[in-house]
Amino acid sequence: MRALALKQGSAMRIATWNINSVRLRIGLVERFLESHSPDVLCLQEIKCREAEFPSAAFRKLGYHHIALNAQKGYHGVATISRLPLSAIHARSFCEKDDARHVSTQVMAPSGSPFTIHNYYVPAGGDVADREVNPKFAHKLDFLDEMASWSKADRIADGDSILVGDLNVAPLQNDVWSHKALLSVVSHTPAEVERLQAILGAGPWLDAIRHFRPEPERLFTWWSYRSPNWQAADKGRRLDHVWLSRSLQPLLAKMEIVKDARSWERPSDHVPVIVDLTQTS
DNA sequence: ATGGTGGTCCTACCA
Repeated sequence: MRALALKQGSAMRIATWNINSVRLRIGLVERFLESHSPDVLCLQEIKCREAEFPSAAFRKLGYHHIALNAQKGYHGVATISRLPLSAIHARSFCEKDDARHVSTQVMAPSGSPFTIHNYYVPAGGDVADREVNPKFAHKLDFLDEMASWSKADRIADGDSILVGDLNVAPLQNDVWSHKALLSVVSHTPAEVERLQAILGAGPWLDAIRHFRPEPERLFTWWSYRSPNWQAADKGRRLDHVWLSRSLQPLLAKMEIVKDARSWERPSDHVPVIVDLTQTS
């Protein structure tokens, strides 16, 4: 019989959040850690070099383990944990040195290690045509490489979690208007097909939709360009938490912390939290 | 409505 992923009766809380500058919003991150108390927080778009990362603020709150893939000014991902991290790997995609991925093993208390992949997928620019927009071509190639790597290295085997800002809203009710956004970058068939290919190749379980299936509308991002974002509610579900099938029995709870979009000087993305609990 | 707002880091680029 295989080992339990978690000690019986114990739990693990994992969160993902595109913070859009961790230095500017360290106060919001502290507020989130104190109010929601995740064991592991995966951040995207930290937008700073490794030496500029506010590690002391995390240590002060009990998060002593930090895995970074950082660069100056753009992109950058960080996995921050109360539990020991090991096997830290940053992978490059499309032969660029963009900081868009870090994977770690998390040592659950008295359990076996989990692997967590933390991703920031390219946004893809404005025009959904790879012939005229190199950023869109890069996004499609990045997703293709994610799929082939997932398959070749069987990254969904074992107890694995894939989170991050994947910059794709795959389902009809992941956007405010399926029809209006079919040709808008983030919801085009070319992107959706690729994201579904990665999901299916795992196979991964979409933890957010496990709890809140379609046709409910679910968003994790609302543009800064909409001054009345709350009333208009023209959001998209760009942030994701996927679990290997081995972890499905542990899936206990999910929360999209929409409240965080109303905090002072907010990120345009909100945190997503998933709780795993070992009951038997 | 081909805008709008908000990051990094100084001039444009990116989301």
